[in-house]
Amino acid sequence: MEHNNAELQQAVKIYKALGEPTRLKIALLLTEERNLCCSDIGSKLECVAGSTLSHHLKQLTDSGLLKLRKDGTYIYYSVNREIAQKYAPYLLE
Amino acid sequence: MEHNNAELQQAVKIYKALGEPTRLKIALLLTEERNLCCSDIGSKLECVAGSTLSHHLKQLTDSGLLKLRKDGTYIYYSVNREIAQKYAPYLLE
DNA sequence: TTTATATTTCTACAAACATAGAAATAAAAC
DNA sequence: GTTTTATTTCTATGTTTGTAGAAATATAAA
Repeated sequence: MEHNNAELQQAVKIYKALGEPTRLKIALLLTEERNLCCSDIGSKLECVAGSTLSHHLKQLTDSGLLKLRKDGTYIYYSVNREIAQKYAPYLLE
Repeated sequence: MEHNNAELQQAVKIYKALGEPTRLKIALLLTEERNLCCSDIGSKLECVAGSTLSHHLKQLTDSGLLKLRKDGTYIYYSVNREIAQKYAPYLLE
């Protein structure tokens, strides 16, 4: 009922991020298994170039759906479960 | 965990449908108010051509997120609340 | 049967997007 | 310091998408 414009824009970002097969797979992967880095994900989802993966991870992160933790050269990604619960609990099933 | 391929494809369709501002507004509108027809929606969301609206409603319907009921020349749309609950409870808030 | 209304399909086009190779950046290992 | 590994940014390209006008379809009203 009280969906203000800012919230609506975030919702669009989140759903746009999830509305693409590769990104949805990434989100599901990161729901099952926390703290995967870019190259971990790359080896689980075969046939995706690193640059493409980076691009997708950026979109997912910018939407607020993913959290990240840097450790040296690595960046570990996890799903923000509060956001997932609110917008896409399907991920958590 | 047990997200088979068919379910994953439906999820992509639903999220793709919601990941666009006009369509998300339509979905929110139809969650608040049931049984609106194409032209009702058109008058609430100004500046959208009928053909564009039809295009968006088709995508939302094809994803399974909207139900429709035909009555003469009119087609009344509503949100499928089970689907919304599962994939995007944000709509129902 | 003609006219009006509701919706869809056809057509076209500019904008956005997914993709990946190459170059750049950054940090660790040697 | 050099090399290796992880990730991002740049660049380019083919594809998909949102948009709306015009024509088509379908039903209701006059």
